[in-house]
Amino acid sequence: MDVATLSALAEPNRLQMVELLRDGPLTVGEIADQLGIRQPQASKHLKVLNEARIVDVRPQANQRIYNLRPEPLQDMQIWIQSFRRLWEDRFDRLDAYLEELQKENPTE
Amino acid sequence: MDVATLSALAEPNRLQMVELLRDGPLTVGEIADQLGIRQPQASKHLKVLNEARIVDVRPQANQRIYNLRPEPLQDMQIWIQSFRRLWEDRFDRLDAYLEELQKENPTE
DNA sequence: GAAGAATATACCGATGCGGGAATATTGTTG
DNA sequence: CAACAATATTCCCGCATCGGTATATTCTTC
Repeated sequence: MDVATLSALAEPNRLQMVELLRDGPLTVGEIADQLGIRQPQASKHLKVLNEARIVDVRPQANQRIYNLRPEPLQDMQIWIQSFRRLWEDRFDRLDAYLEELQKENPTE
Repeated sequence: MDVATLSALAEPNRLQMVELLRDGPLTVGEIADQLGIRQPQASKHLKVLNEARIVDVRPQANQRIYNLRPEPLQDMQIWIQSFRRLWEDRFDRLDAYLEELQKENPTE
């Protein structure tokens, strides 16, 4: 899992931006409006998201249209899935069994 | 989605700790060893993870055993799933259709 | 209760991040 | 090319965070 993705998302405005963009591409101005922040901060946060490859930009006339890229979030999903057994009951018996093995034959 | 979870994970040592704990509970000393960091930093990072409710602790004799809690990661999984359509092809036609509608009847 | 092991906490210094304000850049239109 | 709109960049400041080191706390054992 890439720390860059997590730290890009670990900021309230940027997280909200990503959630806004979930419903489709938006302009810098639109994003700033919706979040109630000033344009320069919007640009700065979008720059961070862009450098983390979470969004991409395409110029259109005077404006820049930001859009979500799938890869980083998809990577997150894959990473998260490696923890599935934490919240899935059906492995309980297997867990107990493996822990039992562990005790009998410790790795170190 | 909770920013606290993301910012707790957005630090390399803490991310590694969580990955270590995926395979079972560990002691502070064990964690510090595996990551090659000093004990005080390990304790500090574990405190952050604990405050984000990503781990819990149980004392056992002289030591403290840290363990993963499912909820925050599970919440992340749920959040991530709201972006599924980003990387699932089967909505391509629907996407194109919606974008077409957008052009004909712009929101603003 | 003294000594030692495991862990937590406090303090310090360096660095980075976020917001504010001003300004630069780029594109459009008359 | 002048004026304007949309966006990016720069500079400054206050604050949080991280690592290092020292010290405190807690538990165990003799």
